[in-house]
Amino acid sequence: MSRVDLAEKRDEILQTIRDAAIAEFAAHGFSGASTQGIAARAAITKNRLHYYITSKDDLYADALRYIVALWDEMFHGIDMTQGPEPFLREYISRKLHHVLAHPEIARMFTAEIMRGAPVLQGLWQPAREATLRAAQVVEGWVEAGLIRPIDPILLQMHIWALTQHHALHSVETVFMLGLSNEAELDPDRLTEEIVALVLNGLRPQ
Amino acid sequence: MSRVDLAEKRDEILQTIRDAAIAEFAAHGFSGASTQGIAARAAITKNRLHYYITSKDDLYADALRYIVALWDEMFHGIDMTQGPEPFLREYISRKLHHVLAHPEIARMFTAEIMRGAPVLQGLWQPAREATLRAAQVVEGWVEAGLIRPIDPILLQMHIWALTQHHALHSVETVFMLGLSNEAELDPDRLTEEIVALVLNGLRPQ
Amino acid sequence: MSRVDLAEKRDEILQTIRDAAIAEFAAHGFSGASTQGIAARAAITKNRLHYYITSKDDLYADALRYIVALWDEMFHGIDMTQGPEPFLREYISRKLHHVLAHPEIARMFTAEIMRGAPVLQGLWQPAREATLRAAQVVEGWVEAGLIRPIDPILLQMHIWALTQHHALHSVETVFMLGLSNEAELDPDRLTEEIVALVLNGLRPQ
Amino acid sequence: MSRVDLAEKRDEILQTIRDAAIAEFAAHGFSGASTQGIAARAAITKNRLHYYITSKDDLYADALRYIVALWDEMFHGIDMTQGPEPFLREYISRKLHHVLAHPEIARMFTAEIMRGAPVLQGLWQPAREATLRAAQVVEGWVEAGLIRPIDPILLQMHIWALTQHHALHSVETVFMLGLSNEAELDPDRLTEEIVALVLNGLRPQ
DNA sequence: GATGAATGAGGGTTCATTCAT
DNA sequence: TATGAATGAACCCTCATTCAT
Repeated sequence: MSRVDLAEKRDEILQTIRDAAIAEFAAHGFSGASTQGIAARAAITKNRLHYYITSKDDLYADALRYIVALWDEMFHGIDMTQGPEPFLREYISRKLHHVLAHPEIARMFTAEIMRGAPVLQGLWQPAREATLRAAQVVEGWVEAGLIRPIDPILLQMHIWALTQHHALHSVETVFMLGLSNEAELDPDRLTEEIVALVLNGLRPQ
Repeated sequence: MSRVDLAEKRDEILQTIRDAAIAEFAAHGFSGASTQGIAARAAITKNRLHYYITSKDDLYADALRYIVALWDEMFHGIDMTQGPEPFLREYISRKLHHVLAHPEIARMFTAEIMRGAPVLQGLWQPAREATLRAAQVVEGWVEAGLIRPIDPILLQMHIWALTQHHALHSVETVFMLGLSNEAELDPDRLTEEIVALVLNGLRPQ
Repeated sequence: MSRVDLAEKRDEILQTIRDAAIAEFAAHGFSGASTQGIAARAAITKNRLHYYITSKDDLYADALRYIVALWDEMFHGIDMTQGPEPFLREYISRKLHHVLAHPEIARMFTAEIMRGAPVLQGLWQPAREATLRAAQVVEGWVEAGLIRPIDPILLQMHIWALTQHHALHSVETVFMLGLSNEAELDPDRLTEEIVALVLNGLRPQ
Repeated sequence: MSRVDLAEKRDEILQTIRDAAIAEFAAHGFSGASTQGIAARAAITKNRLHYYITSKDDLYADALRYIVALWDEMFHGIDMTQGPEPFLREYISRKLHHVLAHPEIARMFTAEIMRGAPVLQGLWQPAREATLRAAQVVEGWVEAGLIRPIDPILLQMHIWALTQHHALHSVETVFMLGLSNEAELDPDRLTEEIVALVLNGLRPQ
């Protein structure tokens, strides 16, 4: 095999491992996840897994970094200059589509926060800055009378909560709606419901 | 010690153990939690812990049953006959106060759902029935023109999402708001924000 | 079993484990020693061993502390006021008898020093002070004309070398002398040889 | 590259590997040494190391053979016909200079003996014969009245002990003398001390 | 000649649990 | 009621080595 092919194959297996790791960490948390379980999800032996990773800790941190970068990229380039409606519609739609397609990603993220975010703490300063920048735009909307006065940071948290929820609790939603499995959760329908709730919730009185 | 005192003392220690277990399961999930860790949180030895419990699995299931009962009780007796506003205000307030006072309870619950709810599945049929009953009331409000048309089950999920979030992601909220610790999260203020968002979000157009 | 008996039994097994550990560490060094090997020497299972110790590192450090204390005690109370001859005779005799009876102790000690004494370094300040005190006595002998001028610290190192050697290299000595096993190494005869060499070596000219 | 150059390069790397191996075996013993560690000391990859060696066992045995040959060569050609003084001076000086320049060699040798000399046992018959030949010369000196009666084999052991010690325990000597590092151990000064001790120790009375 | 991939064995340690008293 | 002892399984990881290019 040529050097390029080898590198490609290596990247491929590393990707497989990361996906498997995210799924395992999402289901069992950091300490509950086993490298055995990750290997099984990646369909390789535990020995082979340990050939490719340096440690469980590193694999975990790498996966978290990957998730943070992914979400950074997911929201990249949404236009906030056209006012609240198109922005919120686009933002919520993107988040919901992503979260329903890859619920494990959201779950691992929340599991890390639930245990106190020991690893994430070193990674989310940029997220805070983005949140503060978005808050300023929201405050502009308030001043322009486009939406009613509101805490611009809590608003973001709440949108996050509404969308994240459908990844974390999808089995519950499926059960309550009487569906047969998660695949039946329609991201477009959920987007409509949440956009309507939030947009109406922000209407100036 | 009299027989009664002994029974009291036993109940006391069992309560301590359950609290410790919930905290440990919340932080590390089922497989990540260790009986050692639970014993440490309860300030007893591992040997003593195993004297009082039958197994880790049972302790886990007991704790979940306790949580389900707790939430059932928490929402007991809220008056739905006075229309949406007083109901939502009371419901959201109760949930938020409870969740900020005992975030571990919410976290353990979500952790169980995130791993597929293997234990909870056998316990939440009553919750579904309550949800369906509440949905009928909500539909009555819609028909009476008190609120705009909306999916009454998703509405409940979303209220749940908004409140639950502040238990799951409190360290994130604290970080984003620039607070110094979770104790500074004010349940009344959060109640106001969420009630306002939901009530406005439901206003008939 | 009464509490006292239990404590006794515990001390007994801890002693057995320490002896086994010293033998294993002596033969294979710290990293080469295996808890499996230690357990085998102590005639217990690896699981049982790990019930009694906290870690390999701690067991190693404990064993070293034990050795240091043992040697401190071994030389306790030798009279240096009667001049060089009785002192050297007593000192060398004690060291040789001990070292031939427990060569593993000397070997573990030397193995630790050979790898740079990472653990011992924190323990031998008292030994240095004792060495300096002894050096002053030796200098008194020189001034009194009892022995020829000599470096009093190197003298102690060399006596240490001569005696320690018979623990470290006993299999070589046995081979060179054509003996059949270590038991045939006679501590009294070795004492005579070494005392004669050193005493003559110190004679004033 | 020509065939000769290739062979040279191969010898070079084999030498590097052997040096690295001796250092690793000296510090950690046979079982404690890792091929990873040896590769690191030789500044090559573990894969490359295993390309050049057949096994850890063989590498170990080769290194020991090399050491035995080295010491054989080290003492080659010392004149024993001029009586004890020039011989002892030369012998001790050579040994000390070598041992302080390459303490790892002495350490690996002693570590092998300390674990029972399983490999060395097959290699040191020649050393025994040399020892016996030297013993005869010493006995000649005794008969000629040049030195006092003494066990000629133990004498050799003791000289060995005195010199070997400064390789094995150099960190201890450095500590006791209050030096800052091993480089400050002066082989000429140590030679003087030891030669004086031994020569005086052998003086006829 | 050299290097990435892979693997079975074993390393130290923690796990939930049972036993004995 | 309570606690020390003990154990088999599993934990993460490193080991020396072999295979395939």
